[in-house]
Amino acid sequence: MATNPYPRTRRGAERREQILRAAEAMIGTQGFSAASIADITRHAKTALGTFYIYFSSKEDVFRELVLEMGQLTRAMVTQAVADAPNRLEAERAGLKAFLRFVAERPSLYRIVEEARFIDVEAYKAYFTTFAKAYAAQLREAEAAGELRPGDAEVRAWALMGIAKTLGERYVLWDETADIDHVVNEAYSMIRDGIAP
Amino acid sequence: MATNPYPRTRRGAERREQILRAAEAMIGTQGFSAASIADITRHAKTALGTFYIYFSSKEDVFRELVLEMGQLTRAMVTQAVADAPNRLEAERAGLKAFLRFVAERPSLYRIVEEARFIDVEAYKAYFTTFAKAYAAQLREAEAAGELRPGDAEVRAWALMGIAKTLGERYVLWDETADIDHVVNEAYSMIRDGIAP
DNA sequence: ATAAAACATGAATACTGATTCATATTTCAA
DNA sequence: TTGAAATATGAATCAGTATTCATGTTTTAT
Repeated sequence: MATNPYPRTRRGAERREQILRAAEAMIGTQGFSAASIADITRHAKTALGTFYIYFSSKEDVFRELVLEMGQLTRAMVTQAVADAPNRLEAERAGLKAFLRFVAERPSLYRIVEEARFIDVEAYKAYFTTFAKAYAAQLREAEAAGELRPGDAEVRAWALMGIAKTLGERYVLWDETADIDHVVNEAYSMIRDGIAP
Repeated sequence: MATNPYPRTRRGAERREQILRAAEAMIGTQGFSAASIADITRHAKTALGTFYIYFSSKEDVFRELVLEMGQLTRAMVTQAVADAPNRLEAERAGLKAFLRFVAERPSLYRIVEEARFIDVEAYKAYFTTFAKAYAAQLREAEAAGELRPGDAEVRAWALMGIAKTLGERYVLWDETADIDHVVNEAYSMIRDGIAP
């Protein structure tokens, strides 16, 4: 159930990584149940049994992928937002970066969403961790007078909901969508609302 | 693969409905793969084989549940929004009604979300159908001067994203959340944005 | 160089659960 | 009332695949 000890040799580390990437590709495209361990090891060019040297179960790799996605997403957004001049611009930059990320790693994105049905704890942790940091940022910005007062937590979840759904609709489903346009429209709504 | 012909007798119609409700309960709580046909028929108090008189596969009941959820959601929101004095109030009423609905039928809600991994077409149809109607409403309201001009389609998806995510966070995950507060905060953001 | 520790292999195991089917029972139109 | 059509039953079939394991091979520390 728990992750196996980390490999001691260079070869081991490489194999583990190969298998992890193969799992990302297979589970990310076919889904958790459709992707078999055999698929994964075939794609990783290793023997079936090798899988169990590095992971103790299918759920185990899956969990690791969700964790990985969490780190990647947070690092990426933090970076993308780093030099925004203010919170509103940070919102625009963050949304844009997120949509780009979904375009680059659609498999990882799908895996996080499927986590809801495979490993709820990992799923909740992913979003809750993100939401906490997000809400804290919003609170700071509000204190600095950069935002209209409001419940930072509710806002954080609402904003994550926008990003998730736009990512699914305009990135995963639609190869040809004009991402900049989508970002601008969403940003305008986030900034000023829809009231006339 | 296709749905079996509709039952010809009263008894048949009742059995079918029993099985459908049992499938909702089992799949909605345990998830698609964890819920077995045996679970479903046990819960419906019928024999295992009876399932296949009314449905041709597990995917088949699942698809029907997604369709059903689509009809229910649309009917419910339409009704809830019917006598709002203007579009902005309709937004508030729609969001509130949706969250209530999630609280009442958490299983159906979970099923729709899982459809993404079981029957993508049904999943896309659910949201696309909803989004089309939603965007049309927004366009009308904009034409009537009730909304600031903007891309109605992007707005519709963004607003659905807010509803989905708040439903998950504050209804499914949190028994004690103050729904009215959440609705008010989200509504305020939707109406006026977060800019100071 | 060499033995212990790591790692690699894939056939065999073990189990789950969807779907089928031959055999009753119930319903309903004529 | 009656027999053809519908419906009900659950044991048996059948397929898929996660996980284990006994047997090699490679790496590393000394």
